[in-house]
Amino acid sequence: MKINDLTIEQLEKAASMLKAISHPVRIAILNHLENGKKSTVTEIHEALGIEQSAASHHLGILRNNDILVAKRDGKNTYYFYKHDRLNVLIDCISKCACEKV
Amino acid sequence: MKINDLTIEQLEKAASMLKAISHPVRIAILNHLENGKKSTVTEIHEALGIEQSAASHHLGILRNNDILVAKRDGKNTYYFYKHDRLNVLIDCISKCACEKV
DNA sequence: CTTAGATATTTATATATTTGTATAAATTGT
DNA sequence: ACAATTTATACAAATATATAAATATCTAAG
Repeated sequence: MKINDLTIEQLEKAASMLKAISHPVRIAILNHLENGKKSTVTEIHEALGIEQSAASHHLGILRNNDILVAKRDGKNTYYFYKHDRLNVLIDCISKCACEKV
Repeated sequence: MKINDLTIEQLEKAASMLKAISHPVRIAILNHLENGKKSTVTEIHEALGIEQSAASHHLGILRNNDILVAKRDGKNTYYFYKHDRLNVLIDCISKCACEKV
């Protein structure tokens, strides 16, 4: 597979996935979920100290853009990474940010 | 270094860097510049078929967010990656996008 | 100093995102 | 069926972003 010559659709898909990630709260969520960890909306809302509706909203954005998957289990909905590859991306941007702040 | 527990400043830095990348044109620019390649504004404007002012504008966003470096050489200004690590990120999101389109 | 090529900035309009509050929907246990 | 818990959605105000066109700045050469 050639990765250097993307179609317009692929560029737009890449951009929308990245844009979904490009928010401090959502990066914090993704760090929280690294290495296959699964968490509920409430756990994230409490762990990050954000409103419940905000947690749900941000998780919805990540789910709608193929970053996370939601799986219902009784009253709870567990969210987790859709693809392991994204761990690399989150590690990468986290390291970049740590270098530069 | 711990990468899993970022400060708010680091989260915001990571988000602003990612947001800078999160645009189809800018991902195309970054793909064009992969592996240490250097290009001028005009080269990018012609290679991508976008307006000169748009090329300059997008390159400015990438430069202001520590993704690219600009180095003037006579009349030309060469742009290139600030950090090799970003190659990994661009490869990663490109592969993700190719998988899913 | 003037010109031409290369790059950057400004401006305005349209569109999108974020945030909090309130409320609705789904599920379990009584 | 009802109450309690969990999750999702709707709304509105503030803020941010995208886009294109026009213009300005910078640099080398003459």
